[in-house]
Amino acid sequence: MNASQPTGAPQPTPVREVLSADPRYVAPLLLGAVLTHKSPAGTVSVRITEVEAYLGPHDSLHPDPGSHTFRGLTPRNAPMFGPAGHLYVYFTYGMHYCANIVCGPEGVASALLLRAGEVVAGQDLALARRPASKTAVDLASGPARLATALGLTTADSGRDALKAPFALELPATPASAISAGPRVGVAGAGGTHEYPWRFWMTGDPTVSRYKAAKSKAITGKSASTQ
DNA sequence: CGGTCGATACACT
DNA sequence: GTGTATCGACCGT
Repeated sequence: MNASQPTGAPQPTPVREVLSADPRYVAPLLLGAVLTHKSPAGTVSVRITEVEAYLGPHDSLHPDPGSHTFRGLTPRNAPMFGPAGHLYVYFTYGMHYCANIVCGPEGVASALLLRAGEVVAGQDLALARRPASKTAVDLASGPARLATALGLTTADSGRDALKAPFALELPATPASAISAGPRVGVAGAGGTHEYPWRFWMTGDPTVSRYKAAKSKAITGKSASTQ
């Protein structure tokens, strides 16, 4: 506990403490945060504009079959059971990496998938990592794009995003306009549950285009396509 | 701008 | 063996 506080002014809540809550609560606080990764190749920073919540098997009220932790602990998903603020990076579709920030107290296994962001530092290096990018906007506008732009792979899974070579800075003031909606790319109940999973900064150009999960698409139009 | 489809390797059953 | 928390190329409008 402490003693070294000068009294008076309220202290900001430490980042890890903020992240140690339910990801659906953390999500709006993480939008606008800047995640930095320093590597031998250089430094890239991304301002997060879109995230998606995944719960652990602890939440019997809100079972989450779309979560990698739905069936319990495995070697791959182990970081999600660890402390908040660590990275959970997985490999998918035979060629892509996606990165999450672990949320909740240790043992709870929830996380926020980093779905999109704006590269605010190291654009040259991000472009070198993502030569397919046509504009600055699509450097990190998608979960695999964001992970690639930051140079993240499964080698980084389990590492602490709050310590070097990483850094995570929360916005001083919460984002002014936030939208919420259904998940992207997750089939089954996990994609169609009645409460919001995906959060994004309203109108931000880097937010990934909405694409419904494969298989039984509901015909007709769903909510806001952004 | 929007829909379709192939790529590709790994975790888990 | 099966399915994947995706991307980008290609093609039609």
